[in-house]
Parts: sequence; structure tokens; C-alpha cells
Amino acid sequence: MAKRPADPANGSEPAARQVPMRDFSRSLPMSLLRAREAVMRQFRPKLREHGLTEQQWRILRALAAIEAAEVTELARTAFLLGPSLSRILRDLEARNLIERRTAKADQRRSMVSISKEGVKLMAAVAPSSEAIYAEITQRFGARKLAELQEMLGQLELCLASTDASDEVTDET
Amino acid sequence: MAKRPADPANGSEPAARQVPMRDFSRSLPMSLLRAREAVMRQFRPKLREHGLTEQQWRILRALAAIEAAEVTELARTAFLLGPSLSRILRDLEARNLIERRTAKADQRRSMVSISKEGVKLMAAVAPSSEAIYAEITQRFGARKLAELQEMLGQLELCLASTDASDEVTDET
DNA sequence: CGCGTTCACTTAACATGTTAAGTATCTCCA
DNA sequence: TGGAGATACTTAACATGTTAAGTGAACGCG
Repeated sequence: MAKRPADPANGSEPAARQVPMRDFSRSLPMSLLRAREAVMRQFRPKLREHGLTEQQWRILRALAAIEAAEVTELARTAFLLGPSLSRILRDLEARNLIERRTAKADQRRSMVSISKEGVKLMAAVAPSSEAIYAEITQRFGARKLAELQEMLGQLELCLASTDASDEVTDET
Repeated sequence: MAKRPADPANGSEPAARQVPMRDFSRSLPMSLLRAREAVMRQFRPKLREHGLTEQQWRILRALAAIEAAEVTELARTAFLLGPSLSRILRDLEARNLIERRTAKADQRRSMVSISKEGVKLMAAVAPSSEAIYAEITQRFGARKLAELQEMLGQLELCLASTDASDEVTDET
């Protein structure tokens, strides 16, 4: 309470409290944000070496596992919003890392697939990526990691019904 | 150039023989991303009603708990990068939600504090925010939530040492 | 003093997140 | 069959993430 502009007549009063807002810093969104950032900080430098952003890498990985996918399907898989994906695909296509064709049966749909170049790039990055993931797994503990991901999945699930209209998420 | 026939009519073809990688939808970064998104999806609409983004709300919350803070300190607390914070502070100041003064002892530093308007806005949003958080807690379970956050904290901690003390990146 | 260094921010430039609006295509049914 | 509505993207506009460079002030040390 009583938050004042800290009167300008005084000399030094840098630190207000030692325990400012544990409350805020311990909120669930912040915990998730910091944890994810800690993880991504391990990967980003290596991806950057290959001229890839995190999202571009997600897309390539998603495409490498399938023959081809519609844009909407790819968005769901790579967990990207349509507009973001649209832009990224345009750039990846310009770099010849992916290929795009409109479906014959439905001219609205665009089938996206990874190119030879894209596969080559993936092959170059994958080993480092796997090594980093293995390092993280080892540091944190494989069992604990599985446990954590199980809880994250449950959290996601128990919040999904709130805003979802009536979607049936039939995943693996 | 025609990578493969890839008939446009096929619906499911779990090939995935190119580069052997984990199913990336189960990777840790994706799990964290999806979980966080599921949580934030609960908050965003309410914040938006008040013309606030998630980051702006973080800053106001951080400022509400202290008298004033330097920009760098605030960045650390709200978990924002300097440039992002710089922009947001400029906007929040234009909306009279915060106040800024340069420190007397060190002209480089800028002391930021929340304004009366900002406090008023927080008072308007906080109840809804708390209600949403309570709902999440109830759905997921308070004990489980605490457990999850404990694990997230441990994950963050066990990865923190990697980029801080561990070094030898003198290849630049 | 003087000058190079560090520090605290700010700008710049590019990429993505987020919401709303636009465009082309397809579906359905009166 | 043709026109309203739904669908699959794409664009647009604004806000933030991310890295690099810039600016001005404080420091250190000869």
C-alpha cells in the first residue's frame, strides 16, 4: 500500500524492499514462461547458427515427419497461428526449404512439403538439437521430465474445455 | 521439382523416415508452450477488455508492489527484455499509467513508478484476474499446482548454470 | 585532467504473436 | 442454379521477442 512517488528531496533510496512481489513472480504464467525460456535459451544459439528461428525449426520438424500437409493442419501441429505461419511459409519457400502446391480437389487448400534442401538442413541441425535435448534430460532427470510433461499435459487438458466450443481433440 | 508423387488425396501417411527425431509435439519446449498458452488464453480476454496486454499487465503488477524501480530492475522482475520494456514504458507513460523520473545520483538511471491512474486500473482488473486464477487452481488442484511450479522452478534452476558460468564461447 | 571503458538505457531492424478484415473457393439448399 | 454462408488462407495493423547498434552519463586509471 501507500505507493508514493518517493519524494525527490532525498538522497539514496534504491532498494525499496528485499521481498517485493514474490506473489507475482510465482504466478503460474510466469513460472511457465521462465521455464520455457530457460529451455529455449539452450537451443536458440545453435538454431541461429543455421539461420533458423525457433518457429521455422518447428515447421521443418513438423514437415519432416509427413509427406505433405495443409496449412491449417500444419498450424495445429506446429502450434502457430495462421497469420504467423503464412508469413513464415512465404519466407521458407523463398529460401527453397519447403514447397507448396495447391490441392487439385480443393483450390483453396495449399499442400506444403519439405524440400530436399530442407531435409538437408534438418540433417545438419538435428544432431546438435538432439544432443542439447539429451543434456537437458540428463540434468533434470528423465523420470522427472516425463512427470513434468505429464502434468503439463493435464494442465492443458483441464483448461481446454473452458473456451473451446465443442472441439474433439483426438490426438495420439 | 517433384520430390515425390504425393497424391493430393491421401489423408494419412505416417511415413516419417527421413531424419529420426523425437515426435516434436511431445518435446519439452512444445509442452511448455502449449501449457502456457492454455493458461494465458484464460486471462487475455479480460485484460483486453481493459486495453491491456499481458506484458503491460505484468509491468503494472510489478510496479504496484514497490515504490519505484529502475528500468533494468523492472525488466528482470517482469521478465522482459530491455527493448520491449523500453517501448512499453513509453506507451504506458503516454497513457498516464506510470511515471518516470531520472535519478538524481545517476543521470543514466530512470526511476519508474505506477501512477494514480495505474493503481486505479489495477484495482479494476485485479478481482477478475484473481478469480480466473482461482478457477484454474480449483480445476487443476492446488496441491498439484504447487507441485508443478516446484518442478518448473527446478528445471529453470538446473539449466541456469549452463549459460552463466559455463563458458568458452570465444569463437566469435 | 583526459580518455577509453563500462553502464543504463534507447533505437533500429527483423521475426513472430494476436486480432480483425479481406479474398478466393467451395457447399448447400431453396 | 445461384446466391448466402462456410471454409482456407492471406493481409493488415499493432504489440512484443530478439539481437545489434547507438547515445549519453558515470568510472577508472594513467
